[in-house]
Amino acid sequence: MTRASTRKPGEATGDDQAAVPRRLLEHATKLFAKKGFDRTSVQEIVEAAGVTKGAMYHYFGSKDDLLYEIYARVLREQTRQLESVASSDAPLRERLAAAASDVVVSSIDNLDDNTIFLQSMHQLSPDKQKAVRAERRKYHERFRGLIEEGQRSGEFRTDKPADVVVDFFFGSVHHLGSWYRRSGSLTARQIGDHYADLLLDALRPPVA
Amino acid sequence: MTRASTRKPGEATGDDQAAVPRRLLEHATKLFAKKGFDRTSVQEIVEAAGVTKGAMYHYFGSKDDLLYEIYARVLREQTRQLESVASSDAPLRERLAAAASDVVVSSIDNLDDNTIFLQSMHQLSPDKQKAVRAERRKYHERFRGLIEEGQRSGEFRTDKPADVVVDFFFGSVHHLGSWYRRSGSLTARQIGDHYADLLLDALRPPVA
DNA sequence: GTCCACATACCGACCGGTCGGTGTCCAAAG
DNA sequence: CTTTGGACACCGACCGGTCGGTATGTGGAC
Repeated sequence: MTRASTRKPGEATGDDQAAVPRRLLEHATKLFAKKGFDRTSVQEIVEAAGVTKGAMYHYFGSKDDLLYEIYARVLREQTRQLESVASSDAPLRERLAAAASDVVVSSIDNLDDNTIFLQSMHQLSPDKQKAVRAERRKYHERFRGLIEEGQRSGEFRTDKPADVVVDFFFGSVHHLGSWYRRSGSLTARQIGDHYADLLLDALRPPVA
Repeated sequence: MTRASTRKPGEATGDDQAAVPRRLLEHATKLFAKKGFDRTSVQEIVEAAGVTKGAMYHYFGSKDDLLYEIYARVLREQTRQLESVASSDAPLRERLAAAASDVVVSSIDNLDDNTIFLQSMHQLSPDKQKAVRAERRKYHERFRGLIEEGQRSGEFRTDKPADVVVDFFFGSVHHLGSWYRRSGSLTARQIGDHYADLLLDALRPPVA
């Protein structure tokens, strides 16, 4: 038996035949987002993915590892995206607007990851939590750099600390998952542009 | 023996003699905020409060009930505060600024409750979750009413839907707990005023 | 044979909730 | 004043069930 026999272990060969680690991550993400990390048992994950516990513990060291991998993937992607937008040669305001709008769109596109990030971060082991925080911090600092650039050039107000503005904005972004519904009347890009506008306009120097 | 004998059952008589339900709520709040709802066992709570499981299940129907009571208390207080500010006879911009700043200050004053709200809401039973959402919704609608009032009068921009602005702002507020530290250099009121300024300025009509 | 990629059976820890008691207080009866 | 009875506020041992993790088996590729 076993038709699709000659395949490399980490490679997809069909539809439900995708690599086991990928399937595990995928179903774990959905379940964590829906029920929360602690309320999702390893048993449920492996059943959803169509494998057994043995398979999971073959690829991942622990349930925590699964969560960590989900985080790491999202963080890498967002950081990559920000870097590419921020370092273009467009005018500052456009770069910031694009970065802001993009992070909203990608957060909506991956609402599950976003929800998990929000709710389950503190359930990671302390050292893994530290790693995530460090990565997150780098991201925020890059974003903050854009704001500070505008403050130095006089395009943005200077009476608001840049880090307060960053936390203000990303608070909004992280909370998208708690209210945005795909059935709503606004597309992800529309929300993103609204958010970017609100941020940019909040940054205009006062009493213009 | 038993010196302090004649006291009503729900009343404090001294320092560590505070009413048992109050002590339970208090320590449960701290523990839920620190370790999360699911990771805090009933045993831990009752030990911290210096009572036994029997006592807890005498006053609360379940562990869920404990969480629900914590929510309900915070919601009642915030709604009361908003109502009093919003219905004063001050100019609209002042009322909105006060409401915004106040909710930030009270969120920082009760960071634990805020953290719990953020992380553990989805762990409530569906019906209790529904009750909380309904109350929360009323709060948001009241706040949104202020923004819509300003849009009608021409004080605020009309190119941004009021509910998007509300979600934008409360995202920031709910996320205070994930970055604000009392050891930081800004007081709660300073953050509140910054946030209120950012909101009000984001609402200015464009191309002023 | 032996290595890899899983499968299966199982373990010990722990957890929310229960339930049969127990001590204290108060009010009415005697 | 004493007794009685029962409501109230707890106590804490215990239970059924679940969970993360592990140890061992197994079957195909080389």
